[in-house]
Amino acid sequence: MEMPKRRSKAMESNNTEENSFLGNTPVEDKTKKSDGHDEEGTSMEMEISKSSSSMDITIQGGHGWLAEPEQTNTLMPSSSTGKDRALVKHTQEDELQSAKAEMGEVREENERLKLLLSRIVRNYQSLQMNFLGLLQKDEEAKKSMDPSSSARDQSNEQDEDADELVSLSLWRSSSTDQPRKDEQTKKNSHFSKNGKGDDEEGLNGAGLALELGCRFEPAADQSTEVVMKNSSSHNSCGDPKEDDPTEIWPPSKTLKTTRSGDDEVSQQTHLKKARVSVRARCDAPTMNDGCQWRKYGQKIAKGNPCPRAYYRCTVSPSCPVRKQVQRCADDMSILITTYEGSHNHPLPMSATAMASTTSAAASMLQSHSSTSQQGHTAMAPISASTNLQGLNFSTSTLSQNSRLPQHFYFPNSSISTTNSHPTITLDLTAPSPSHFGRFPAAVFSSNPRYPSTCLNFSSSPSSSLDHNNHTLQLQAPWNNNHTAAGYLNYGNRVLNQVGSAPSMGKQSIFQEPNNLYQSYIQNQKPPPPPLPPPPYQQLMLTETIASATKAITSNPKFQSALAAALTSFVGTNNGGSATTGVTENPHHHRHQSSTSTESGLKLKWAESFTTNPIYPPSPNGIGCASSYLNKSS
DNA sequence: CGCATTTGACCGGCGC
DNA sequence: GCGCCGGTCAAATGCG
Repeated sequence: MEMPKRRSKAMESNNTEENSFLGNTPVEDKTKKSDGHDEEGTSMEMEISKSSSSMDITIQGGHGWLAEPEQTNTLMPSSSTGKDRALVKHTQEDELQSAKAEMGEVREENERLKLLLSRIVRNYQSLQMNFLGLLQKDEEAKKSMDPSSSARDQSNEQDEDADELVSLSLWRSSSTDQPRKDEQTKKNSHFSKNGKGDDEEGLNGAGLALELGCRFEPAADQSTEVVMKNSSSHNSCGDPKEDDPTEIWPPSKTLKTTRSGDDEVSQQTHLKKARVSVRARCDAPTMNDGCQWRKYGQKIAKGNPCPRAYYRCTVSPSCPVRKQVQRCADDMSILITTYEGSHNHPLPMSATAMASTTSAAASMLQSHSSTSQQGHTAMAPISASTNLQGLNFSTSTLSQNSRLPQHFYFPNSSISTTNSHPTITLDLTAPSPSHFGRFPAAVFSSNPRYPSTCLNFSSSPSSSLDHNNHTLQLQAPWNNNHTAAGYLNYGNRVLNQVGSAPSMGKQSIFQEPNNLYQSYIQNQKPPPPPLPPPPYQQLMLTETIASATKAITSNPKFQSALAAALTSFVGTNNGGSATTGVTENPHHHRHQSSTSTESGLKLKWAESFTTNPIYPPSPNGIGCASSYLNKSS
């Protein structure tokens, strides 16, 4: 009885937050208006609002001009003199003239827009055709494939696969124990310094490196113009409507307690149970993945003295995503976060990295399960349609183990199917041996029949596009320390956001897995001071984008992998603050957030989305280092 | 007072 | 059928 109430409230807040996050409300409004005035009444939902906004305004002005004379006319009868009448008439004519002139301009503008629109539509259609063609092609190939030759083909596929790899990998930088010890001391000093210790603390421990790496060697015969089905910018924040087939959540329990009108949920039943477990060193109660979570339960799981906490995503009341957080029994510095489901709502920038990672991993699992048991190869492709949080990794095939133009590999990962929950575990506790273009043999200890995979968000010290080996390397603009082999280091306290920290400094923050962990953490030293973002980062960012754009345009296959990473690096969505955040130092972030708060809006979520000033001012000063996933980081 | 967390109760799945 | 276990619910609690 109480939950619905909370949910509705959460919804309100959420809506507010979404709007705030997207920061495009005004534009949308204008778009609507312009649609109404559009002579052609185009039905295409293309994003031309920015261009049309000016037109909109002009048109409205025109209406105003046209309307006034009429009013004047109605008053005319009251005028008695012919002079006045002539004067008014003259004035009216002038106004009409100017109105007509404006109308003409508007028409021209409209024509241009129509042209642009038609061009976009054409491009879209051609791309769609290519995509469908590829799908068909693969299907035919699959059908024609002789069972007896399947083995051979499989090996061939492997070779082919090797030709073209888009790898995404997420791992923790090598800054492990030593830094962690430093960080504790650091935190303490920090807290004593500003009494808040909000944004700095958490990231330290994580020191995660989130990188995007693409390697790709197009086959000669490849006509593959793999097109992202919906790679438009707005996708970066995951349009709910575009919830992809990788939606996996609906737990059995959810079905049981089906809430009104959850048709979508029921549709997703067949995809349930896929889980992505992330192991990472984190001092905080939970990993800050950029999303907003609400704790709804806690249990002592068998075989682990540390309680397992259950969280649900509260960004959207209907979001099916759950996560379980538990400390590793063997090493309490390791936080095991298990994600289930895909978000059905736009995500804050900071959450896209993890969401993309888990989504990709989940997709891989699903693809694997659906495609089955033939994954004997060391590397099997992930589902061709991997939605990285609104970014469709649409490739030429769906549910095929073969001939996928894109393959994803998860380093230090393992897959298990225990508990009827296919689970992929990403172990971020150890530095990944992989580097760009080199894909380590992934670890699949639990189940050899599953192929190794590797999700590799790698980033090199500098943005570059190697045309020889087609390796795209991106650098985080703010990553000037070149540590961790130059990988994008999300772990540096550059941004600490409250995000998922559910405890928010409340109650027993360490009551969960952390109470036991507390003693452990006390021995940790503080991490080295954060390196402020370089002043030239904006430029770097631009260059990075340029490189990425070049890569994307030169070969669409980069799109999917890049989209996720870029989304993480840059504020590609409308999150203005997030975007700004990339170029700002942590202090600016704090300022921004506080500013938004001052605006009178009660945006708790917003605060967490934009980076958080309020990172759990946990009494112990222990924040989550996991903000490494905070993209705005 | 509103909201998030806590925590015991409850439920369903699963194995024996 | 029973008990264990994982997972969820929802009233109680506590914080700001």
